[in-house]
Amino acid sequence: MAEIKSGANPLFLREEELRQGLELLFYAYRDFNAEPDAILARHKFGRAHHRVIYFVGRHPSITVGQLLSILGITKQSLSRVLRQLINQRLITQRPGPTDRRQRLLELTSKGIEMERQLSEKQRVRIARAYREAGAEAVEGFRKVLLGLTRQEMPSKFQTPGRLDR
Amino acid sequence: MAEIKSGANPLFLREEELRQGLELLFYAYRDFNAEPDAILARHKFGRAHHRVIYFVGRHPSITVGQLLSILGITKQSLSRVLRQLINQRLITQRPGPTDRRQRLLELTSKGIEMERQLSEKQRVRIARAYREAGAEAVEGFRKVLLGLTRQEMPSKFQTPGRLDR
DNA sequence: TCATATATGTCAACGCGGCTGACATAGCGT
DNA sequence: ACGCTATGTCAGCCGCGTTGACATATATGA
Repeated sequence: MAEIKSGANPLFLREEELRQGLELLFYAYRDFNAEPDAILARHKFGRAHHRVIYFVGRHPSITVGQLLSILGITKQSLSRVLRQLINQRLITQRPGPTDRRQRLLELTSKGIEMERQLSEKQRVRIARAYREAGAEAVEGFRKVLLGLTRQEMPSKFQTPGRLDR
Repeated sequence: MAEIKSGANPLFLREEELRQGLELLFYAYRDFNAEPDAILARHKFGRAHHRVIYFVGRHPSITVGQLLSILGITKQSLSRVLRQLINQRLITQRPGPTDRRQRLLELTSKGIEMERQLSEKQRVRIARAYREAGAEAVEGFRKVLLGLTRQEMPSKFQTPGRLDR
């Protein structure tokens, strides 16, 4: 019982340190999405729309299948939001040039504008955090996040599930 | 158009760098919750239960009101999962000693066991990422995440919304 | 060429976990 | 005694995941 207080117990410190990381991630993720959510709500959209807009903007001419595997959701879930985005003229489809079964997705100019609005909030936020933390911290941030991400289960058995919240 | 390729355009680099951070956060958060989700599913629970278990474990004798403000959801949403957790004997309530309107929440031993199972996966994951990245990187990770989190809107106007996904 | 496999879409039903609004009860504090 | 606060509960809505079944167009290999 001598090691209960003070920094004398490395195991305790470690545990505490890890929990802190856990929570930091939780809060950061939460706060990080608050601003876009407000914009989306005005357009009657949700985070699912945001993600689709984001990744189509990021990977123009992406196919539906590729988008599905990035998002890790079912085609039924995707098609619901995709249909809305297409109806609202934020995204267009065209058949793939070599494989005409594919639907290549693009943002329209309206879609690009929306993408910009949405991610601007987040980019500003990240930019500020980066600036304040310094280049070295940014490198560490990336390293750790990468370590959290990589080396998944055999990808056949991925747990998709809700991405927001 | 001379600056399209190469690292010659600092604005372009910056933009790219920021988007990378965005995505890293997205993927890390997603992967980070995959393992607990599987355990939760076996008990017919979801991420909402996980969060409640986590924070009650983290702050024993927390009141319902405090828990609500940490989670940033409505009492109706909380009560749904809280009731289940109490019925399943993972959490107990007792009246506050000074203010008997309060319900102080505690994990039962069964709840503690569940908490351990759930967060162990995540702690192992973080621990690995920390170890591989090194102490300095960890410091940077924390700094940046903190910067992402802090300095919110006047907290009266917080946007809660789904915390999972 | 014909059969099968792939890319995509759609219908239906279900579940989780947010939300709002309304109302109830117990206990605190003036 | 009164009003405010902490908590609970009922009812209904919505976003966005899920599974399962089935349809269509196109690609591809035997």
